[in-house]
Amino acid sequence: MTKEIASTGTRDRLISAMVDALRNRGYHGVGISDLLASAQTPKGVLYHHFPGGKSELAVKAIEAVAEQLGSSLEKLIQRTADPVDAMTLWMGSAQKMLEKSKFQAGCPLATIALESTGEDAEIRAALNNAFALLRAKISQVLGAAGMSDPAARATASLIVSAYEGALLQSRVAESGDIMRETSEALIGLIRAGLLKHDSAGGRA
Amino acid sequence: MTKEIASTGTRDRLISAMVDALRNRGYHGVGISDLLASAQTPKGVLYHHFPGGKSELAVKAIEAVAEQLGSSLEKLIQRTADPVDAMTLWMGSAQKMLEKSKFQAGCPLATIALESTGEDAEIRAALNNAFALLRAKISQVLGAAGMSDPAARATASLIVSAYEGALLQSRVAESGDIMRETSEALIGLIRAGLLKHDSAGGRA
DNA sequence: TTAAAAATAGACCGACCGGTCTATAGAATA
DNA sequence: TATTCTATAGACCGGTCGGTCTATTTTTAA
Repeated sequence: MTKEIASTGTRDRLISAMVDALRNRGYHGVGISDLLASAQTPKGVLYHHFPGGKSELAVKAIEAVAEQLGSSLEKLIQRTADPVDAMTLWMGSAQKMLEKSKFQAGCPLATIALESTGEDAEIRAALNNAFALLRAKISQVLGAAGMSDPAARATASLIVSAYEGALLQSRVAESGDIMRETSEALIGLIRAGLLKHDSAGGRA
Repeated sequence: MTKEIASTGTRDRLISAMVDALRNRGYHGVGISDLLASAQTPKGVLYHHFPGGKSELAVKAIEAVAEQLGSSLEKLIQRTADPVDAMTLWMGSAQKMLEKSKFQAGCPLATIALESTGEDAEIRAALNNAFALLRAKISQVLGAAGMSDPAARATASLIVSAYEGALLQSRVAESGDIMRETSEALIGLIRAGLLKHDSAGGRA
Protein backbone atom coordinates (compact mmCIF):
# COMPACT_ATOMS: atom_id res chain seq x y z
CA MET A 1 0.00 0.00 0.00
CA THR A 2 2.31 2.77 -1.17
CA LYS A 3 1.42 6.36 -0.51
CA GLU A 4 0.66 8.43 -3.56
CA ILE A 5 -0.50 11.71 -2.17
CA ALA A 6 1.55 13.62 0.37
CA SER A 7 0.13 13.11 3.84
CA THR A 8 0.55 15.59 6.65
CA GLY A 9 -2.24 15.05 9.10
CA THR A 10 -4.47 12.17 9.98
CA ARG A 11 -7.12 13.36 7.61
CA ASP A 12 -4.78 13.20 4.65
CA ARG A 13 -3.52 9.82 5.73
CA LEU A 14 -7.05 8.50 5.64
CA ILE A 15 -7.70 9.94 2.20
CA SER A 16 -4.44 8.50 0.98
CA ALA A 17 -5.33 5.10 2.40
CA MET A 18 -8.66 5.22 0.59
CA VAL A 19 -6.99 6.17 -2.69
CA ASP A 20 -4.62 3.24 -2.39
CA ALA A 21 -7.50 0.96 -1.52
CA LEU A 22 -9.50 2.10 -4.53
CA ARG A 23 -6.53 1.41 -6.73
CA ASN A 24 -5.96 -2.09 -5.46
CA ARG A 25 -9.30 -3.49 -4.34
CA GLY A 26 -12.09 -1.07 -5.05
CA TYR A 27 -14.68 0.40 -2.74
CA HIS A 28 -16.53 -2.70 -1.58
CA GLY A 29 -13.33 -4.67 -1.44
CA VAL A 30 -11.91 -2.68 1.48
CA GLY A 31 -13.22 -2.60 4.99
CA ILE A 32 -13.10 0.33 7.39
CA SER A 33 -10.71 -1.64 9.53
CA ASP A 34 -8.31 -2.05 6.60
CA LEU A 35 -8.31 1.67 6.02
CA LEU A 36 -7.76 2.44 9.68
CA ALA A 37 -4.92 -0.03 9.86
CA SER A 38 -3.14 1.32 6.81
CA ALA A 39 -3.62 4.90 8.01
CA GLN A 40 -2.56 3.88 11.54
CA THR A 41 -5.51 5.56 13.12
CA PRO A 42 -8.28 4.54 15.51
CA LYS A 43 -11.87 4.42 14.51
CA GLY A 44 -13.19 7.58 16.12
CA VAL A 45 -10.91 9.73 14.02
CA LEU A 46 -12.51 8.65 10.79
CA TYR A 47 -15.99 9.69 11.87
CA HIS A 48 -14.63 12.88 13.34
CA HIS A 49 -13.11 14.02 10.04
CA PHE A 50 -15.70 12.37 7.80
CA PRO A 51 -19.09 12.29 9.51
CA GLY A 52 -20.54 10.69 6.40
CA GLY A 53 -18.33 7.65 7.00
CA LYS A 54 -16.87 5.44 4.30
CA SER A 55 -18.76 6.97 1.40
CA GLU A 56 -17.80 10.53 2.31
CA LEU A 57 -14.18 9.46 2.56
CA ALA A 58 -14.50 7.93 -0.89
CA VAL A 59 -15.86 11.17 -2.31
CA LYS A 60 -12.99 13.13 -0.82
CA ALA A 61 -10.54 10.57 -2.16
CA ILE A 62 -12.01 10.87 -5.64
CA GLU A 63 -11.78 14.66 -5.48
CA ALA A 64 -8.18 14.44 -4.34
CA VAL A 65 -7.34 12.11 -7.22
CA ALA A 66 -9.05 14.40 -9.71
CA GLU A 67 -7.07 17.37 -8.47
CA GLN A 68 -3.77 15.53 -8.50
CA LEU A 69 -4.46 13.95 -11.89
CA GLY A 70 -5.46 17.29 -13.37
CA SER A 71 -2.42 19.15 -12.14
CA SER A 72 0.05 16.45 -13.13
CA LEU A 73 -1.51 16.36 -16.58
CA GLU A 74 -1.22 20.14 -16.74
CA LYS A 75 2.46 20.00 -15.88
CA LEU A 76 3.08 17.27 -18.40
CA ILE A 77 1.45 19.32 -21.10
CA GLN A 78 3.41 22.40 -20.27
CA ARG A 79 6.78 20.74 -20.44
CA THR A 80 6.05 18.71 -23.56
CA ALA A 81 6.08 20.66 -26.79
CA ASP A 82 4.04 18.24 -28.86
CA PRO A 83 0.57 17.45 -27.43
CA VAL A 84 0.52 13.97 -28.86
CA ASP A 85 3.87 13.30 -27.27
CA ALA A 86 2.35 14.41 -24.01
CA MET A 87 -0.43 11.85 -24.39
CA THR A 88 2.12 9.16 -25.13
CA LEU A 89 4.03 10.04 -22.00
CA TRP A 90 0.84 10.11 -19.97
CA MET A 91 -0.11 6.57 -20.94
CA GLY A 92 3.47 5.48 -20.46
CA SER A 93 3.58 6.78 -16.91
CA ALA A 94 0.39 4.95 -16.00
CA GLN A 95 1.88 1.80 -17.41
CA LYS A 96 5.08 2.25 -15.42
CA MET A 97 3.14 2.66 -12.23
CA LEU A 98 1.11 -0.45 -12.95
CA GLU A 99 4.23 -2.45 -13.66
CA LYS A 100 6.03 -1.11 -10.60
CA SER A 101 3.18 -2.31 -8.40
CA LYS A 102 3.29 -5.72 -10.07
CA PHE A 103 -0.03 -4.99 -11.78
CA GLN A 104 -1.94 -4.27 -8.61
CA ALA A 105 -2.34 -0.50 -8.69
CA GLY A 106 -4.72 0.61 -11.41
CA CYS A 107 -6.75 3.76 -11.72
CA PRO A 108 -8.45 4.72 -8.44
CA LEU A 109 -11.42 6.15 -10.30
CA ALA A 110 -12.21 3.25 -12.59
CA THR A 111 -13.03 0.56 -10.04
CA ILE A 112 -15.41 2.60 -7.94
CA ALA A 113 -16.92 3.99 -11.14
CA LEU A 114 -18.00 0.49 -12.09
CA GLU A 115 -19.01 -0.49 -8.57
CA SER A 116 -21.18 2.57 -8.03
CA THR A 117 -24.90 2.49 -8.74
CA GLY A 118 -27.36 5.24 -9.47
CA GLU A 119 -28.11 5.55 -5.76
CA ASP A 120 -24.56 6.59 -4.89
CA ALA A 121 -25.27 10.12 -6.02
CA GLU A 122 -22.34 11.97 -4.45
CA ILE A 123 -19.83 9.37 -5.52
CA ARG A 124 -21.13 9.37 -9.07
CA ALA A 125 -21.08 13.15 -9.21
CA ALA A 126 -17.49 13.29 -8.00
CA LEU A 127 -16.47 10.66 -10.53
CA ASN A 128 -18.26 12.36 -13.35
CA ASN A 129 -16.52 15.63 -12.52
CA ALA A 130 -13.17 13.90 -12.43
CA PHE A 131 -13.58 12.27 -15.83
CA ALA A 132 -15.03 15.43 -17.34
CA LEU A 133 -12.02 17.40 -16.11
CA LEU A 134 -9.68 14.87 -17.64
CA ARG A 135 -11.45 14.97 -20.98
CA ALA A 136 -11.61 18.76 -20.95
CA LYS A 137 -7.87 19.13 -20.36
CA ILE A 138 -7.02 16.69 -23.13
CA SER A 139 -9.56 18.18 -25.49
CA GLN A 140 -8.07 21.61 -24.98
CA VAL A 141 -4.62 20.32 -25.83
CA LEU A 142 -5.84 18.64 -29.00
CA GLY A 143 -7.54 21.88 -29.98
CA ALA A 144 -4.21 23.61 -29.65
CA ALA A 145 -2.75 20.94 -31.93
CA GLY A 146 -5.11 22.06 -34.67
CA MET A 147 -8.18 19.89 -34.20
CA SER A 148 -11.66 21.25 -34.60
CA ASP A 149 -13.63 21.49 -31.38
CA PRO A 150 -15.95 18.51 -31.93
CA ALA A 151 -13.08 16.36 -33.17
CA ALA A 152 -10.98 17.33 -30.17
CA ARG A 153 -13.80 16.45 -27.78
CA ALA A 154 -14.42 13.10 -29.42
CA THR A 155 -10.73 12.26 -29.56
CA ALA A 156 -10.31 13.22 -25.91
CA SER A 157 -13.12 10.81 -25.03
CA LEU A 158 -11.36 8.14 -27.01
CA ILE A 159 -8.05 8.79 -25.29
CA VAL A 160 -9.50 8.56 -21.79
CA SER A 161 -11.51 5.49 -22.78
CA ALA A 162 -8.44 3.80 -24.20
CA TYR A 163 -6.43 4.72 -21.12
CA GLU A 164 -8.93 3.18 -18.73
CA GLY A 165 -9.65 0.14 -20.84
CA ALA A 166 -5.99 -0.59 -21.38
CA LEU A 167 -5.21 -0.33 -17.67
CA LEU A 168 -8.05 -2.72 -16.99
CA GLN A 169 -6.88 -5.34 -19.45
CA SER A 170 -3.22 -5.00 -18.49
CA ARG A 171 -4.15 -5.53 -14.86
CA VAL A 172 -5.87 -8.85 -15.43
CA ALA A 173 -3.24 -9.94 -17.91
CA GLU A 174 -0.52 -8.95 -15.45
CA SER A 175 1.47 -7.68 -18.40
CA GLY A 176 2.14 -4.30 -19.90
CA ASP A 177 1.65 -5.59 -23.43
CA ILE A 178 -1.96 -4.55 -23.89
CA MET A 179 -1.28 -1.07 -22.56
CA ARG A 180 1.68 -0.76 -24.89
CA GLU A 181 -0.25 -1.98 -27.92
CA THR A 182 -3.22 0.23 -27.13
CA SER A 183 -1.01 3.26 -26.74
CA GLU A 184 0.91 2.56 -29.93
CA ALA A 185 -2.19 2.04 -32.01
CA LEU A 186 -3.92 5.08 -30.56
CA ILE A 187 -1.04 7.48 -30.91
CA GLY A 188 -0.25 6.22 -34.37
CA LEU A 189 -3.78 6.74 -35.58
CA ILE A 190 -4.09 10.18 -34.01
CA ARG A 191 -0.84 11.34 -35.51
CA ALA A 192 -1.87 10.06 -38.91
CA GLY A 193 -5.21 11.81 -38.54
CA LEU A 194 -3.58 15.09 -37.61
CA LEU A 195 -1.19 14.92 -40.53
CA LYS A 196 -4.01 14.33 -42.94
CA HIS A 197 -5.77 17.57 -42.08
CA ASP A 198 -2.78 19.74 -41.40
CA SER A 199 0.30 18.64 -43.28
CA ALA A 200 2.56 21.01 -41.31
CA GLY A 201 1.01 20.25 -37.95
CA GLY A 202 2.82 17.23 -36.56
CA ARG A 203 6.37 17.60 -35.32
CA ALA A 204 9.09 14.94 -35.33
CA MET B 1 -32.17 -7.47 -12.82
CA THR B 2 -32.99 -8.57 -16.34
CA LYS B 3 -31.97 -11.97 -17.56
CA GLU B 4 -29.34 -12.01 -20.27
CA ILE B 5 -28.50 -15.64 -20.72
CA ALA B 6 -31.17 -18.23 -21.29
CA SER B 7 -31.88 -20.12 -18.09
CA THR B 8 -33.22 -23.65 -17.97
CA GLY B 9 -32.29 -25.14 -14.65
CA THR B 10 -31.39 -23.80 -11.26
CA ARG B 11 -27.73 -23.85 -12.10
CA ASP B 12 -28.19 -21.57 -15.08
CA ARG B 13 -30.42 -19.27 -13.09
CA LEU B 14 -27.65 -18.81 -10.56
CA ILE B 15 -25.08 -18.09 -13.24
CA SER B 16 -27.43 -15.65 -14.85
CA ALA B 17 -28.04 -13.92 -11.53
CA MET B 18 -24.29 -13.58 -11.02
CA VAL B 19 -23.82 -12.14 -14.51
CA ASP B 20 -26.48 -9.54 -13.84
CA ALA B 21 -24.95 -8.73 -10.49
CA LEU B 22 -21.49 -8.31 -12.02
CA ARG B 23 -22.98 -5.92 -14.55
CA ASN B 24 -24.75 -3.76 -12.01
CA ARG B 25 -22.78 -3.93 -8.78
CA GLY B 26 -19.66 -5.95 -9.18
CA TYR B 27 -18.43 -8.96 -7.24
CA HIS B 28 -18.03 -7.51 -3.76
CA GLY B 29 -21.15 -5.42 -4.17
CA VAL B 30 -23.49 -8.43 -4.20
CA GLY B 31 -24.19 -10.78 -1.39
CA ILE B 32 -24.99 -14.46 -1.64
CA SER B 33 -28.48 -13.70 -0.37
CA ASP B 34 -29.04 -11.22 -3.21
CA LEU B 35 -28.05 -13.85 -5.73
CA LEU B 36 -30.26 -16.47 -4.15
CA ALA B 37 -33.18 -14.09 -4.06
CA SER B 38 -32.85 -13.07 -7.69
CA ALA B 39 -32.43 -16.70 -8.75
CA GLN B 40 -35.31 -17.74 -6.48
CA THR B 41 -33.35 -20.52 -4.95
CA PRO B 42 -32.48 -21.62 -1.42
CA LYS B 43 -28.95 -21.59 -0.14
CA GLY B 44 -28.08 -25.25 -0.26
CA VAL B 45 -28.52 -25.36 -4.00
CA LEU B 46 -25.71 -22.93 -4.60
CA TYR B 47 -23.17 -25.02 -2.73
CA HIS B 48 -24.49 -28.16 -4.33
CA HIS B 49 -23.86 -26.88 -7.86
CA PHE B 50 -20.84 -24.75 -7.00
CA PRO B 51 -18.91 -26.28 -4.11
CA GLY B 52 -16.38 -23.48 -4.39
CA GLY B 53 -19.08 -21.00 -3.41
CA LYS B 54 -19.31 -17.43 -4.59
CA SER B 55 -15.95 -17.30 -6.34
CA GLU B 56 -16.58 -20.49 -8.30
CA LEU B 57 -19.93 -19.12 -9.40
CA ALA B 58 -18.15 -15.95 -10.53
CA VAL B 59 -15.69 -17.96 -12.59
CA LYS B 60 -18.51 -19.85 -14.28
CA ALA B 61 -20.32 -16.58 -14.89
CA ILE B 62 -17.23 -15.10 -16.52
CA GLU B 63 -16.83 -18.15 -18.72
CA ALA B 64 -20.47 -17.97 -19.74
CA VAL B 65 -20.11 -14.30 -20.64
CA ALA B 66 -16.97 -14.99 -22.65
CA GLU B 67 -18.72 -17.71 -24.60
CA GLN B 68 -21.80 -15.62 -25.27
CA LEU B 69 -19.76 -12.52 -26.13
CA GLY B 70 -17.55 -14.50 -28.48
CA SER B 71 -20.38 -16.14 -30.36
CA SER B 72 -22.41 -12.95 -30.70
CA LEU B 73 -19.34 -11.17 -32.03
CA GLU B 74 -18.81 -14.02 -34.45
CA LYS B 75 -22.36 -13.75 -35.74
CA LEU B 76 -22.06 -10.00 -36.08
CA ILE B 77 -18.91 -10.37 -38.13
CA GLN B 78 -20.43 -12.95 -40.40
CA ARG B 79 -23.46 -10.90 -41.29
CA THR B 80 -21.59 -7.61 -41.72
CA ALA B 81 -19.57 -7.28 -44.89
CA ASP B 82 -17.25 -4.51 -43.73
CA PRO B 83 -15.26 -5.39 -40.59
CA VAL B 84 -15.10 -1.78 -39.43
CA ASP B 85 -18.86 -1.54 -39.78
CA ALA B 86 -19.07 -4.61 -37.58
CA MET B 87 -17.02 -2.88 -34.89
CA THR B 88 -19.26 0.16 -35.11
CA LEU B 89 -22.32 -2.01 -34.65
CA TRP B 90 -20.69 -3.82 -31.76
CA MET B 91 -20.05 -0.64 -29.83
CA GLY B 92 -23.50 0.62 -30.73
CA SER B 93 -25.19 -2.46 -29.34
CA ALA B 94 -23.33 -2.10 -26.05
CA GLN B 95 -24.43 1.49 -25.87
CA LYS B 96 -28.04 0.56 -26.54
CA MET B 97 -28.01 -1.98 -23.76
CA LEU B 98 -26.51 0.53 -21.36
CA GLU B 99 -29.12 3.11 -22.26
CA LYS B 100 -31.95 0.61 -22.05
CA SER B 101 -30.93 -0.23 -18.48
CA LYS B 102 -30.79 3.46 -17.62
CA PHE B 103 -26.99 3.25 -17.41
CA GLN B 104 -26.91 0.50 -14.84
CA ALA B 105 -25.83 -2.52 -16.86
CA GLY B 106 -22.23 -2.25 -17.98
CA CYS B 107 -19.79 -4.97 -18.94
CA PRO B 108 -19.90 -7.93 -16.55
CA LEU B 109 -16.18 -8.53 -17.03
CA ALA B 110 -14.87 -5.04 -16.37
CA THR B 111 -16.00 -4.55 -12.79
CA ILE B 112 -14.71 -7.82 -11.42
CA ALA B 113 -11.54 -7.34 -13.45
CA LEU B 114 -10.78 -4.21 -11.47
CA GLU B 115 -11.95 -5.67 -8.16
CA SER B 116 -9.85 -8.80 -8.48
CA THR B 117 -6.40 -9.03 -6.98
CA GLY B 118 -3.44 -11.23 -7.74
CA GLU B 119 -4.69 -13.77 -5.20
CA ASP B 120 -7.91 -14.44 -7.09
CA ALA B 121 -6.09 -16.71 -9.47
CA GLU B 122 -9.01 -18.56 -11.06
CA ILE B 123 -11.03 -15.41 -11.54
CA ARG B 124 -8.11 -13.60 -13.11
CA ALA B 125 -7.39 -16.51 -15.41
CA ALA B 126 -11.00 -16.65 -16.58
CA LEU B 127 -11.02 -12.90 -17.17
CA ASN B 128 -7.76 -12.96 -19.00
CA ASN B 129 -9.04 -15.72 -21.27
CA ALA B 130 -12.19 -13.77 -21.95
CA PHE B 131 -10.40 -10.59 -22.95
CA ALA B 132 -7.83 -12.49 -24.97
CA LEU B 133 -10.61 -14.22 -26.89
CA LEU B 134 -12.24 -10.90 -27.61
CA ARG B 135 -9.01 -9.37 -28.85
CA ALA B 136 -8.20 -12.42 -30.94
CA LYS B 137 -11.56 -12.37 -32.73
CA ILE B 138 -11.27 -8.66 -33.49
CA SER B 139 -7.66 -8.95 -34.53
CA GLN B 140 -8.55 -11.69 -36.96
CA VAL B 141 -11.22 -9.51 -38.54
CA LEU B 142 -8.86 -6.61 -38.94
CA GLY B 143 -6.36 -8.91 -40.53
CA ALA B 144 -9.00 -9.84 -43.06
CA ALA B 145 -9.49 -6.14 -43.72
CA GLY B 146 -5.91 -5.86 -44.86
CA MET B 147 -4.00 -5.01 -41.72
CA SER B 148 -0.63 -6.53 -40.96
CA ASP B 149 -0.60 -8.93 -38.05
CA PRO B 150 1.09 -6.67 -35.47
CA ALA B 151 -1.07 -3.72 -36.48
CA ALA B 152 -4.21 -5.83 -36.25
CA ARG B 153 -3.23 -7.02 -32.78
CA ALA B 154 -2.51 -3.53 -31.55
CA THR B 155 -5.67 -2.12 -33.06
CA ALA B 156 -7.72 -4.90 -31.53
CA SER B 157 -6.28 -4.03 -28.13
CA LEU B 158 -7.21 -0.43 -28.74
CA ILE B 159 -10.76 -1.32 -29.74
CA VAL B 160 -11.39 -3.45 -26.66
CA SER B 161 -9.77 -0.81 -24.46
CA ALA B 162 -11.90 1.93 -25.96
CA TYR B 163 -15.01 -0.22 -25.60
CA GLU B 164 -14.45 -0.84 -21.89
CA GLY B 165 -13.31 2.67 -21.11
CA ALA B 166 -16.24 4.24 -22.92
CA LEU B 167 -18.74 2.02 -21.15
CA LEU B 168 -17.18 3.01 -17.85
CA GLN B 169 -17.37 6.72 -18.49
CA SER B 170 -20.85 6.56 -19.97
CA ARG B 171 -22.06 4.73 -16.92
CA VAL B 172 -20.94 7.38 -14.44
CA ALA B 173 -22.06 10.16 -16.76
CA GLU B 174 -25.43 8.46 -17.18
CA SER B 175 -25.31 9.50 -20.80
CA GLY B 176 -24.48 7.81 -24.06
CA ASP B 177 -22.47 10.78 -25.29
CA ILE B 178 -19.04 9.55 -24.29
CA MET B 179 -19.64 6.15 -25.82
CA ARG B 180 -20.85 7.79 -29.01
CA GLU B 181 -17.90 10.17 -29.19
CA THR B 182 -15.42 7.42 -28.45
CA SER B 183 -16.90 5.19 -31.10
CA GLU B 184 -16.98 7.94 -33.70
CA ALA B 185 -13.40 9.00 -33.08
CA LEU B 186 -12.15 5.43 -33.04
CA ILE B 187 -13.93 4.27 -36.17
CA GLY B 188 -13.03 7.43 -38.01
CA LEU B 189 -9.36 7.04 -37.25
CA ILE B 190 -9.29 3.36 -38.08
CA ARG B 191 -11.00 3.89 -41.40
CA ALA B 192 -8.60 6.69 -42.25
CA GLY B 193 -5.69 4.48 -41.30
CA LEU B 194 -6.93 1.62 -43.45
CA LEU B 195 -7.44 3.88 -46.44
CA LYS B 196 -3.94 5.23 -46.13
CA HIS B 197 -2.31 1.84 -46.56
CA ASP B 198 -4.76 0.28 -48.93
CA SER B 199 -6.60 2.78 -51.08
CA ALA B 200 -9.04 0.15 -52.35
CA GLY B 201 -9.69 -1.47 -48.95
CA GLY B 202 -12.39 0.55 -47.26
CA ARG B 203 -15.96 0.34 -48.49
CA ALA B 204 -18.63 3.13 -48.27
C1' DT C 1 -5.26 29.59 33.91
C1' DT C 2 -9.14 28.03 32.50
C1' DA C 3 -13.01 27.17 29.37
C1' DA C 4 -14.16 25.51 24.90
C1' DA C 5 -13.24 23.12 20.88
C1' DA C 6 -10.86 19.86 18.09
C1' DA C 7 -8.69 15.58 17.73
C1' DT C 8 -7.56 11.02 19.31
C1' DA C 9 -8.79 6.56 21.22
C1' DG C 10 -11.19 2.28 21.35
C1' DA C 11 -15.07 -0.45 23.45
C1' DC C 12 -19.29 -1.78 21.76
C1' DC C 13 -23.41 -2.87 18.68
C1' DG C 14 -26.84 -4.89 15.48
C1' DA C 15 -26.86 -6.46 10.84
C1' DC C 16 -25.22 -9.00 7.40
C1' DC C 17 -21.46 -11.66 5.31
C1' DG C 18 -20.08 -16.25 3.15
C1' DG C 19 -20.24 -20.86 4.41
C1' DT C 20 -21.61 -25.41 6.80
C1' DC C 21 -24.79 -28.69 8.17
C1' DT C 22 -28.69 -31.80 8.39
C1' DA C 23 -33.15 -33.04 6.53
C1' DT C 24 -36.08 -34.05 2.86
C1' DA C 25 -37.87 -34.59 -1.86
C1' DG C 26 -37.38 -36.36 -6.44
C1' DA C 27 -35.19 -39.15 -10.17
C1' DA C 28 -32.75 -42.97 -11.77
C1' DT C 29 -31.48 -47.66 -11.41
C1' DA C 30 -31.43 -52.24 -9.45
C1' DT D 1 -40.28 -51.88 -4.62
C1' DA D 2 -35.87 -50.85 -2.54
C1' DT D 3 -31.78 -48.31 -3.05
C1' DT D 4 -28.87 -44.85 -4.45
C1' DC D 5 -27.77 -40.44 -6.15
C1' DT D 6 -28.98 -35.81 -7.21
C1' DA D 7 -31.33 -31.71 -6.09
C1' DT D 8 -33.91 -28.77 -3.07
C1' DA D 9 -34.63 -26.59 1.33
C1' DG D 10 -33.47 -23.67 5.11
C1' DA D 11 -31.78 -23.42 10.03
C1' DC D 12 -27.65 -22.19 11.88
C1' DC D 13 -22.79 -20.29 12.76
C1' DG D 14 -18.62 -17.49 13.62
C1' DG D 15 -16.64 -13.54 11.72
C1' DT D 16 -16.64 -9.13 9.91
C1' DC D 17 -19.11 -5.25 8.28
C1' DG D 18 -20.03 -0.08 8.84
C1' DG D 19 -21.36 2.82 12.43
C1' DT D 20 -22.30 4.82 17.28
C1' DC D 21 -20.96 6.09 21.69
C1' DT D 22 -18.34 7.74 25.58
C1' DA D 23 -14.09 8.92 27.26
C1' DT D 24 -9.58 11.17 27.18
C1' DT D 25 -5.94 14.01 25.36
C1' DT D 26 -4.34 17.95 22.89
C1' DT D 27 -4.83 22.42 21.05
C1' DT D 28 -6.83 26.93 20.78
C1' DA D 29 -8.18 31.16 22.58
C1' DA D 30 -10.39 33.82 26.25
